[in-house]
Amino acid sequence: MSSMSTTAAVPTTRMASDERRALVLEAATGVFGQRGYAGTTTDQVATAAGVSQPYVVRMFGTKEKLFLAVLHRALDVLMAAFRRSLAEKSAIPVHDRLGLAYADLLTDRGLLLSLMHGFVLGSDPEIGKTAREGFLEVYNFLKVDVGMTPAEASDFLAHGMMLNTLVGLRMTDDYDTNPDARELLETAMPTKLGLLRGPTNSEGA
Amino acid sequence: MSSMSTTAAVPTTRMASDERRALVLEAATGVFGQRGYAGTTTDQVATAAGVSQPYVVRMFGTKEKLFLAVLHRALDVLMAAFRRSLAEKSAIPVHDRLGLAYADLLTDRGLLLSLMHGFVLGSDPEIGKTAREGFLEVYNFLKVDVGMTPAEASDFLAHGMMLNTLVGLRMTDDYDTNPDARELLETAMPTKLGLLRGPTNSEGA
DNA sequence: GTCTATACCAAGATAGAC
DNA sequence: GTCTATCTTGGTATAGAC
Repeated sequence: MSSMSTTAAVPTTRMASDERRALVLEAATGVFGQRGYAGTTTDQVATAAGVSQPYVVRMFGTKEKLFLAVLHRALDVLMAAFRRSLAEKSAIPVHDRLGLAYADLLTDRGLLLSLMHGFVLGSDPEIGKTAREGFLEVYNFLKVDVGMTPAEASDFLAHGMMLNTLVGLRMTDDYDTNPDARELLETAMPTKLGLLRGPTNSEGA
Repeated sequence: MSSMSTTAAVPTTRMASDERRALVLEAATGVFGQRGYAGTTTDQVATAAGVSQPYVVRMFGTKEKLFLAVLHRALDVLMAAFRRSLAEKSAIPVHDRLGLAYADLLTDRGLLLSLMHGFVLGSDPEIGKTAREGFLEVYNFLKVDVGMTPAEASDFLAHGMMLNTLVGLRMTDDYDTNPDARELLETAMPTKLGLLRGPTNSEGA
């Protein structure tokens, strides 16, 4: 992604700041998504990223700053995906295109779940602020850029929260064994199921 | 609530097991709802309940068992409220009645938020199991007892997850200062807003 | 039934070498 | 840029008295 150095992808342990940073951020997204903010250890993140624990702290200052960075990145990825799919020329209605863009993001469980963990920590001064701003950013995008009415935007978001919850619940794990789970999944995420069954990103433990 | 002893509400420090248990459970619901499972300390629960930290551990065995008890209780309260409002004879359509019942529950932020924290921890063996079962119990109630179609039930749940998220985000705090927050709240929870503004239960810190 | 005291471990953060 | 070693705090759980 960055190309500040002339030597690319050298099999050395040493690499540019922003490469490592991106790497750690991705790893952190996975772990935070699975275990939540407080439930995650900087050491778990370090292990997932293949670096030492003090190093991840060193890079981001504190665990909280790391989580905030994860939230910001998740929002960026989400918004980028939405803007991209909005710009596409297609016969498919915008609303559905956005839904499909969201579906792709579900592949990386950690991304949406980290956000979800942030959303539910509104009482925390820093995290809450970031979470609220991010949520409203999406809401405004839906209204202003996409052109949805408040009611349409709200419904779209509601649907998104439902999907996040089903992923957070790992309801997909019960797909084959529980007919109710199966029915619920198939009515709530008809087009998206294929992407979610079987191992995805940010697995482990 | 229980009346096993003849002396009622005596200003003593000693009380029946199940009374204290209920008290601690309520306190725990508030704290867990605000800070999440891992983010909550047994000592915070103890303080909120006005007892000693070792005592809350003693009562429930472990912090995890305490959280599971909180989840079960929250589900019980939720289902009881739903069943009650379903049984009511009224001109208002069932769907709306259930929505209003849910609105009442929002008054106790901790209740729905504890559930939400549980929903998003599906990867945890114990918590995940309880959360999935609870979620499906509600889904089934909506279908079997209320008579909703899968799609209707799914939409109802989606709306619920949206409300939970808005509460978790503490979006109500921005109601007066942020027009977007205000608009979103008013379209997502038109009839329910009155209940949420200003201090509610499970406040503090 | 409830408390005080405390053991014990885990986790975030810092120091400093390479 | 990255590691090892370590300090320090805080949090769950236990022991045992009242």
